[in-house]
Amino acid sequence: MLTIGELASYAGVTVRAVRHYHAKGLLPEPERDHSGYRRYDAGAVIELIKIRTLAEAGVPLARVRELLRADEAEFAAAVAEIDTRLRAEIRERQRHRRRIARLAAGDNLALPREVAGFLDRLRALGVDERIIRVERDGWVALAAQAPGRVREWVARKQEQLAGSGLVDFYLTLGQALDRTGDDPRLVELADKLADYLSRIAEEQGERYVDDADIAPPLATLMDALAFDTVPPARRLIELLEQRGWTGWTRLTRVQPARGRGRAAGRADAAGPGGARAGYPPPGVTSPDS
Amino acid sequence: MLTIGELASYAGVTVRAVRHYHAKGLLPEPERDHSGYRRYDAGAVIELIKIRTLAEAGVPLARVRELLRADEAEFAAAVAEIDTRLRAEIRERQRHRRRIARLAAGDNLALPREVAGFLDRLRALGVDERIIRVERDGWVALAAQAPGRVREWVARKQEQLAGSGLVDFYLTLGQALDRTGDDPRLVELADKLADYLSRIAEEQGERYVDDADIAPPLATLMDALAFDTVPPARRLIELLEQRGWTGWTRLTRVQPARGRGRAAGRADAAGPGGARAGYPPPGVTSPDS
DNA sequence: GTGCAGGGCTGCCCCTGGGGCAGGGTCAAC
DNA sequence: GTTGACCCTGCCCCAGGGGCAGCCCTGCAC
Repeated sequence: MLTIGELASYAGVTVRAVRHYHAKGLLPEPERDHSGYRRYDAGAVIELIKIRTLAEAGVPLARVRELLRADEAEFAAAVAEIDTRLRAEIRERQRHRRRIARLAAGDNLALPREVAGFLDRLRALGVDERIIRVERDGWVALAAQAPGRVREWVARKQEQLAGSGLVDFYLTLGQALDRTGDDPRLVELADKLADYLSRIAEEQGERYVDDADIAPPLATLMDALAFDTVPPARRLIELLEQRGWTGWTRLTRVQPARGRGRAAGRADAAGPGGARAGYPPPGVTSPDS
Repeated sequence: MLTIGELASYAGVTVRAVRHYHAKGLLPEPERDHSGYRRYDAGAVIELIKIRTLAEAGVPLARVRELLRADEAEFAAAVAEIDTRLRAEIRERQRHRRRIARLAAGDNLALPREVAGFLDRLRALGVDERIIRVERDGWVALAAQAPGRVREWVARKQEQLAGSGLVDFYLTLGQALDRTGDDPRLVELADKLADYLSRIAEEQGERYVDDADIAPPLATLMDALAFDTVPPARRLIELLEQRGWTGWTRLTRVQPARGRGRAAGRADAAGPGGARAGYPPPGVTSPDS
């Protein structure tokens, strides 16, 4: 008769594992001797080796129990299923490898390469670093919602950057950020921004300014991101709202509000401003879906 | 301000996961509102997306915490390490796939193919099914201890089967199993077995009969396996011992014991008999190692 | 007969990455 | 005021054991 330690060493497993298999019902509990020790017959070694063999082939213990008692056909079916699972696990890890390779290659932890390129270009053009941070965070959120469309949106943004005076917009905006609430030059800058928006809206159509069909909740989030990073933007928003533009992530024409004409909506959702002349374009999947 | 559900859906993770990340210290716990709800600012979305990005790339959560605060070099080193781990996991699963493929191909749950072939050959030669069961269990135990040598041992056994009258030995043994303790024909069979052993020992040398340097504890185990499966073998052992052979798995010459000349040793370790004329040959790794 | 080492016993907590549920509080809309 | 959707905490669960505590038991040496 064997002790648990002898059994384990014959079968090439740990004592702990043997007890575990007892607990899982894979290996029947043997008789105990007068002092409570488990005593095994030689056949237990064979059983245990079978269990080890299956376990080492990647069979989950729960299935080992079935397989030990399965007939030919059941066994074949189970093995096929386990192989399918193993293949899936391999594919998953291969996907993981590709992803971390991309992270290592410079994807700034959630930022696709194209976006990084776009941000680099803004930086090269002299756009204020705070604005770039806001842009980056916005793109991160956007990419998380609709990763498949980022490339297309970035391309469009790059195009705008090349053609439509968007650079001036960003530069003007950057200057505005350093004006305090009472600086008369802030008003001047707000005029300039409003002029720019109106001109673009006229040239390209209103949709060009607000063509990003970003789901409203996402736009709200991105507004909040911007305000948290660049608090002075709030004042700018008020000034722009008096000049006929509301929203920040998404810019929309409104009736110029003279006094305190805050639009309805929750929290910081509304209020004019304008870093992104409509974050890229279309079809963001709603975060509710 | 966002609720935990909004945060989770913006970042594309479950609420449960967000709480888990709090518990793990990956994401700082935010302020609570008057009723105890967590309230997040927009920046938390960005943080959470970073966490998700790393987690989806197969980075263990414990390392995500470090990586979020790592500089370029640390990040690269960590990524390299993670990639190494992923590759190892892939290789492990590929090994698993090969193993279960072999199981499905007929390896009788721990029996290498060569052994199965050997057993089939015994069966074809008309060897008693009980002996085949004993053989099989012995090989299972043996293969578990020294899988790399099984092929070589089987080849040797096959060779003996072809040349040295081993077949007769097995057949004689099979007949012996059905004789009860008092059957005179059992004595006759014992004589025949002893003659065979002596002849082989003379022709091939003593080592050929007991050339399996199976570690003694393993031999003991295999003896026990045999006696459990085929109890009548015990009587045969006694008769053989009177004729100068002791052991079962490993056969050794002894002084013929006339009366009750039991050899010393624990339990069922000793006692003559002889299914395997020395289980194959050499170098079994001790189960104690 | 006594001491010591090396087992064996049970039971509990730990790891990953959360899932699921219970039992209760809260919020917003109808 | 009620309903349904959220939110809270806390607990148990999955695989495959590892590790430790606290205790008992055995075998061997002296």
